[in-house]
This record gives sequence, structure tokens and C-alpha cells, in this order.
Amino acid sequence: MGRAPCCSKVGLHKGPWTTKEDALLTKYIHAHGEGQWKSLPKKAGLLRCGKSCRLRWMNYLRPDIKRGNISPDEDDLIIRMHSLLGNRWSLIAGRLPGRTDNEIKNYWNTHLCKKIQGITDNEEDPEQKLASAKKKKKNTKKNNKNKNKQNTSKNGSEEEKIQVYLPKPIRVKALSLPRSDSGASSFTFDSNSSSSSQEKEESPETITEQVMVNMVGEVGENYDDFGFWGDHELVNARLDMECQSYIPSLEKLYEEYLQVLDMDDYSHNNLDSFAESLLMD
DNA sequence: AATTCCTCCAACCGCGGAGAC
DNA sequence: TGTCTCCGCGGTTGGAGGAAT
Repeated sequence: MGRAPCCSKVGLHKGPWTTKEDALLTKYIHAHGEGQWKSLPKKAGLLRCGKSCRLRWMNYLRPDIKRGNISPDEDDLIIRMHSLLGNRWSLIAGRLPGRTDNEIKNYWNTHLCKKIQGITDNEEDPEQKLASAKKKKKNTKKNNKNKNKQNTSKNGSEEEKIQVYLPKPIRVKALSLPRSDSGASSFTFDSNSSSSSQEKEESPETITEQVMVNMVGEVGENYDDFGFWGDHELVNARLDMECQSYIPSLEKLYEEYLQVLDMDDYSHNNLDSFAESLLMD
């Protein structure tokens, strides 16, 4: 069976948005606000599905979107966040004001993946590295396209993709925000102000998340041996959403984690005590 | 100058979570 | 409690435009 496509209705536009459509959507949202995506297109006079409208607004039309190159700082933060959170693009985007999950996801796939891969490649024989780099440049996209088209050779070119983290984290439960909250955008922070830009009575700026400290590859590969996901798979790391305090604590956390990994005889116990040190009440 | 290859990113798709009923 | 509907997320695709040949 399967679910019917949301845009299956005949007559709905797909593909790139026109300036007219953009104008209609922007005008409507300015007048009525976000939300009610399902009914929005009809009310706004758009022949689009609600999802498409939401996506266009979230990723392109929103006034607070920052355009232009990702700065080195942002770059670095994305890498660190990704090592902690995995492909949780919306969460990562929440820490980068003005950036969208889609943008970060694209940036990761096009730039950072290669960057990470480059770092990994440094460990191999330089000649081999050079050769493989050349080969890669030639073939990567082609392979990708073929892979996508054929989508059958699961163990073929796919193996080239570096797994930065293993396995996919479970969906965290902590963000119990009202539905009207627009996900990532609700976590934007104002780096200039000392208080959160979205202070409310219930202090949503401080949110506890269960972050899986599966961390990066080295541990991930061996987690099963350790029974890492048994009693200790979850570490309640408190990610303070006030970024001013969040970022330094994240860095500290990350450094501590690296130190644990650097220990010659790092073991389950090391990781255990590291994880326990993160537990907060 | 023409063609092919590659990169980037906007947009689509399907799924799962959560609220409404 | 179960079902339906909406929303948001993450993976994937396709095409425009630039680079290389």
C-alpha cells in the first residue's frame, strides 16, 4: 500500500519556485504568520503543497536566513556537533543562527565529508593517497550518480563514504516544545544578547537532551564488544541551549572525550567514568 | 568552440513522532 | 486505546552553471 504522495493532486506545481510564488507566500506569512501549512497554499493562492511551502519558507524566504559562505568557526562547530549528534541537521542548525538544516546538510555532504575524508586519508600511504585522490575526483560524482540511479550495489561505491559516526542515534525526546514551534528555527540564539532571544516562562532555552555518546568512529566500531549500548548507551549530557555557555561546554566535553580515547589502555571503564562524569541531575 | 564532467544546492520524497479526535 | 492528520526531519534527486578536456 504505502502512503499517498502529498503532492499527488493534479495541478499542484512542483519544481523551482517563481518570484511570484515567493511573493505570495511571503505576503501571506507576513500577514498571518507561519503554521497551518496544510491549508496555507489554498489561502495564499498558491498551487503548491503545504510541505513545499514550508520548505521554501524555512530554507529560503525566512528573513533571518544568513546567506553566504560558512565561516571557519561555523565550519568547526558543525564538525564538532556532528561528531556528537550525528546527522541531526536540525539540531546542528539550531546552534548556527541564520543557517538552515538543509544548508548545513548540503554543506556537510559537499565540503566537510571530503574534509573529514582527507584527514582520514592522511593516515594512509602518501602515494596511494595521491592516486586515490585523483581517482576519486574523477569518479566520485559519476559513481554517486550511478549509485543513485542503480541503487542496488549497496556494498559497492558506498564503502568509500566515511562513516563519521555509528550508529544512528535514536530520536531524542527532550524537545517537548509546542508544535507551533518551528523546529530548528526555535533554537536560534542571539549572540549579542546575554539572555536568550526566546525567553519564556518555562525557560525553554535550557533544554536537556539525551545525547548518545557513541561519538566517533573509534568507539563506534567497538561498541558492541563493550556492550556499550547496554547500561551505558545513553549519557544525559545537558546541552545548554544558551549558546554562550553551550559552545564552551561542548568543546570541553569533546576534549575530555578525546583524552579518554588517547589513553593507551582506554577501555570500557574509561568511557564509563567519562560518561558518568557527564551525568547531571 | 564544443563537449563532457563535476559541483553545488534547491526541492522532492518518504517516514516517524505527536497531537487531535 | 486506536486511528487520522499534520508537521518536521533526514536522505536523495535533478538541473543549472562552472571547470576541465
